[in-house]
Amino acid sequence: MAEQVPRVVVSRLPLYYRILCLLEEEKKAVASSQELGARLQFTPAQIRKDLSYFGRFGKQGKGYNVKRLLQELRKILGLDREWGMAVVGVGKLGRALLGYGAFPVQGFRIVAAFDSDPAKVGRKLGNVTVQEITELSSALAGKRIHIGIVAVPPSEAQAVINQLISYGVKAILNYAPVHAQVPNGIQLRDVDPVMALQSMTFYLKNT
Amino acid sequence: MAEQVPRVVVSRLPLYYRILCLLEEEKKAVASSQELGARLQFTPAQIRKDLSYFGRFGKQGKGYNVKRLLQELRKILGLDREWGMAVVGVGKLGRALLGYGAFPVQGFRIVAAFDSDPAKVGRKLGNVTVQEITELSSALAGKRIHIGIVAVPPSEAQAVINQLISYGVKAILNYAPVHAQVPNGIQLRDVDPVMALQSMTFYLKNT
DNA sequence: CCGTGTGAATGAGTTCACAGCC
DNA sequence: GGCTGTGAACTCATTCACACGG
Repeated sequence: MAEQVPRVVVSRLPLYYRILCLLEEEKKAVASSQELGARLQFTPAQIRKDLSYFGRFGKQGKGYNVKRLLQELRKILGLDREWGMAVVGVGKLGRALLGYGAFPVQGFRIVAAFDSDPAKVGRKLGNVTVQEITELSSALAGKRIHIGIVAVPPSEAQAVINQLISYGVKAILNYAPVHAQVPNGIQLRDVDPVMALQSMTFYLKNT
Repeated sequence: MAEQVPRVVVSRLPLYYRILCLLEEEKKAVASSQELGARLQFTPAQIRKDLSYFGRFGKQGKGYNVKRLLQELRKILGLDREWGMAVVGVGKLGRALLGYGAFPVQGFRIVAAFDSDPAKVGRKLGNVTVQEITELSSALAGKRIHIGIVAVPPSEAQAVINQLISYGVKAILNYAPVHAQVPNGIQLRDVDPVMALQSMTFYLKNT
């Protein structure tokens, strides 16, 4: 990983991965940057340049071998393994996430769930039993948990994130509507449908 | 709307709106670009420039009046009114969205729900009764629905989006893991936690 | 001839730095 | 003195355009 890959490029890779999966299902063996771009509404040049950060996967005159490129992308994105996740907060949202099928299918497995509410502790949801949030430390020590999903009320989010990080979690998927601070090197992504809506109404308001 | 506002700028406005709401709750009357930037980890210059696309809201030597700026942002983002939304697909995800409290609190009201499964049609969920998806046309004609939320399986997403648009919906919040195509002028935002995870594992993979 | 990979050119977005006002 | 608003400088990202290989 000598050269620094721009963040925007990384953010597009999962998109490439997704259409390639689709193309594989369609039994397409080869795809050009042209075809990929048409599906994603990107320019072919952008796709070629993005991929060129990681190697030379194409064949001149033909395009990219779908299976090959998929495999490369899996390696690049770290999708050739399972990732253990812990959910903190098993309110309505947390429970929905525990039942969300797309996670396990893509290799993201929720292996622990926590809540501060004693009434919820001990309940079995899906494959996991809800634990008291104070057990975070011991629970994380045992299992290999790489990613924390935060589904607690806004007021608690930063504290929960701090705890997760202090126990070794390196990535946070944050559903709380809070702009959290994380130390350098820790990955953080916000999932916030309200913000998405608010950035659309800007364009809708004269309608 | 003479000058063209960059998309990135618009995407940051909801973030500004959010901390300003917080500051208002904290009874802070005035905030400088410095303070706002510190909370969001943006440079003060960026915040000033972003806001300058819309007017001159600050006072030199003091900063921005929190209440005033909030009001301006509400006007800019179109949050000074209610927005009617329709959910298509009332599986687990769709039902979670129907019960999601943050939408109504922020003025986003789900006023209709649709599904293609006859077993689900007629059920009352929250304030709305699930309708057959073929009734989309008549239902949208009656109520004022501005935004469509798509929570159907990937294979149906594009068709549903096309229908919504053909009946006058101008904005789509898409939960299906599909890169959909929409005509010019239609707003589309994807909510896809799996993609967020996949862009984090890139940075985690040597861990 | 078609399509990749890539330096060079262009375009977009961010930060600087300072004049002007409170 | 402190902080905004903003052109100018700079940095980062996208697109162009072409040499090269299949």
